Amino acid sequence: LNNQSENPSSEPHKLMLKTPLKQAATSNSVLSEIQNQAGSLLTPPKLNETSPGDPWTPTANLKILISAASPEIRNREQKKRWPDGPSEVLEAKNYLHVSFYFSLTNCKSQPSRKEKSLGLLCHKFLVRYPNFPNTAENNEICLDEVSEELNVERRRIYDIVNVLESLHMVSRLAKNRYVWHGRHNLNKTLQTLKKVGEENKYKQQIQLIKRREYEQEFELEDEKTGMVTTHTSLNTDLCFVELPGMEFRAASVNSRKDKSLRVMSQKFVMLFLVSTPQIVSLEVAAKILIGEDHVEDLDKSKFKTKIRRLYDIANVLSSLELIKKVHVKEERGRKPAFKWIGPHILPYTNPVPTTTTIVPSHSVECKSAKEQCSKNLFPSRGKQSFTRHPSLMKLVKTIESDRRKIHSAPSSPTKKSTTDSDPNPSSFPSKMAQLAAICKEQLEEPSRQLKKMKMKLTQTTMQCKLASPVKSQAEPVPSSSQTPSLVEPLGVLPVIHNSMSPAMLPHAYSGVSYAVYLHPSQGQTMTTYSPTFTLQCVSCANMTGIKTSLDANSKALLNDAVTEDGNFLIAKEKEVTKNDNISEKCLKRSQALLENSPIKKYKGNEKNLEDALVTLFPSVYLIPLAHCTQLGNEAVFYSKEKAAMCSSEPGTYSSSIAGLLPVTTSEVTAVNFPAFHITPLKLMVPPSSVATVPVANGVSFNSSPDNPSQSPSSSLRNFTLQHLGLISPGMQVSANPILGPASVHPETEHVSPISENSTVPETSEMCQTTTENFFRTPGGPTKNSSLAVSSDSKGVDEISQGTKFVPQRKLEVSTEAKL
DNA sequence: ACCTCCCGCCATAGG
DNA sequence: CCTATGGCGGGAGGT
Repeated sequence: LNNQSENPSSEPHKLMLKTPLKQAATSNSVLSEIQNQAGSLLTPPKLNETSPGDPWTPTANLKILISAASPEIRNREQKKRWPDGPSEVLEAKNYLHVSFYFSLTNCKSQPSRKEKSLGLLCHKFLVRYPNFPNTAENNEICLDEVSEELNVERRRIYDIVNVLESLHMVSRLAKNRYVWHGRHNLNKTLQTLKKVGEENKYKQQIQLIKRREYEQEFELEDEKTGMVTTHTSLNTDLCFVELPGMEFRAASVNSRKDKSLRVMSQKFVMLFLVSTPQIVSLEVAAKILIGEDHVEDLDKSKFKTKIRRLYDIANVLSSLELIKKVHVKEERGRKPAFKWIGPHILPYTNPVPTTTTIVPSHSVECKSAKEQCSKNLFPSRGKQSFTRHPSLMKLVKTIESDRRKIHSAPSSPTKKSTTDSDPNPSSFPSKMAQLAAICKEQLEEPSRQLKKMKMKLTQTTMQCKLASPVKSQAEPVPSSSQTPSLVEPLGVLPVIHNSMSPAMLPHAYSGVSYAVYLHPSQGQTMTTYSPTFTLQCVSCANMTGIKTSLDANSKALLNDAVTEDGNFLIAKEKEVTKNDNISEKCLKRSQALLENSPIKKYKGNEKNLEDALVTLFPSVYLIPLAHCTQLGNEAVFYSKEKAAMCSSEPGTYSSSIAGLLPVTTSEVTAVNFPAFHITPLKLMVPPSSVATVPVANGVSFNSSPDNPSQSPSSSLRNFTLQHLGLISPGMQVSANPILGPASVHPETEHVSPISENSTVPETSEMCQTTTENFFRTPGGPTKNSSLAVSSDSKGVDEISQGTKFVPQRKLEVSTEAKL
């Protein structure tokens, strides 16, 4: 292991030579410029500390002295290094003196751990590059230089760069060389991540996890629901999400398929973007990221490692000012968590190519699209080689063409460059959607334990209340006004997304196409795409899941896709040729599966619908093709079915909810599945389904496009809920004595409703309805701190978000500082 | 005593 | 084989 720490003598210097040299060698000058902290000072300390076991730091010294560590060794070490070191260092010929000098003189100089934190390092790194670099210039980053200048080991730089890369703030050019993009792509990236996060039902996963925890706390007894219940997680194995323009540059040298840190980073960000109170606890994040259907025995070590990584990532994200640390209080005590303080992301702005010409440069676009697709298809695992599947390409093309047609229309999205967005959050909180999702989530629960029910119901109620009719659209953002984005057209119809079965992917609204990727472990992959619908067939036994999305417009494609799928079910990857006939087979097969599948069982007992769902769709991953075809998707999207499904709001994001919402049992079993059986290829949501879930409908309606205020009042919701029998009349108000009326379950998730309000951008305030007022702090508008979280020690609260309302009751979240 | 998370060993990918 | 990357987890600083 590392003997270095304990044994300064022998090994150490070996080690020392290694790193120290690199670091020491670095030029201080640059450093000083960048960081005022202590350029020169810094260096020396480093040297000191370099000696592994025996730091020259005051404390270390003390220890050393006490322990009577051999000084000669240290000196030796220093000698070795110093020669290489900076000139100033050389000056001090007497190493011993020097060492003393530093240790004594600059107490502060000693790089306390904090000073060496990745966050700080990242900050230094960021200082070197502008947020919005002139694209004309070449903003290359040489890792060597950076590490030297920042005086850190390379390894650390990789950590930073990897995260930045995950946000597409940099992209790799070649070995040792990266290009700095700054925040030009940030919004677009975040949008994409959000979308993907939604598609992955991260929100639901989070809730699932929380619920589980909760359950565990209370009763261990309830493991009942069948084994199925618990652990299956939706978790999917995502691969690195790329942006449309970025892949090119990076592509050439794309190394490791793996990119775990990158992927983790993206997932982590997704969690924020998807969760309603944009607060994510490390614990939850780790679980989700670990993702597998681990059977509750979270590998301790694995978990710990994940946490470590998350801290690393969090530090970088913090430096980017995208998140900040907070603590969420729970029964157990506080838990470390992070809150998103970055820009709000719109659901889906049509990603118009930021590239110079708007014109559909066919060739270019297509190419990019393809590229993208293929890239996305690569599972991180790498084993399955899916690489450019012909069908995919085809699909892409088709989509493209469709899109073109559609886009040509006047309504086509204006080119709003997402790139610029960074500074101001143009986004709108799509509260409605989220609320709806939450409500639904909550609703499904009821059948379960009473306890939970209670809690949940309470929450639900609250949430419902909270749900403001706000129409996200209010947003002043020019772009929005101009271009409603794809969704808009669709948005015309009242939304029914609720009706969508869980199987359906949320993304429909987004109008994004996807490639479906099954986790290798699950079985085979398949690919399909369709903005519209996704059908998932799963054999529970195998846990094999398939998602198929159907696109009315691109049937042909679908068929092809299906064809492949047909085999995939049984089989393995293969590049099957396509037969249209196969699709049918597939269908049948899927039907058969369904019949046997647990779903049926679930019908009987309404419990755990969610679980069932989860089970059904273990780990399927959809890769959005949207980027590829920036515009295209919409076209597809517009089929009637979609329209029906999608929420109407143009700018709004409401529709996104749909996917997120867990469907109630009855709904799923009764309505959705049947539908699937019938026509996989052309699935349409039966209108009736809507009726089935009144609550959901209510929610969705709220989202109605133009009128924020229209949404049903909370009372209405409650009413509805009550009628449904999901909640008892009294439930709505505080279930939780401690928290008070609004009180929510301590867990973060519960908090969410509130925070939502807080999160709302000012612009939208007008939209905010009375419900919000409810939450408002008596004091009046103030900074918005999420309920759950208290602001940083600095007390700085979100400036960035600028929410005006403070939640009345706070969940107890304390700032880290406090704690 | 737990929370953070730095450090750097060492396996891999890439060349 | 050598270098660039980066997974990983020990264990130490912080609170």
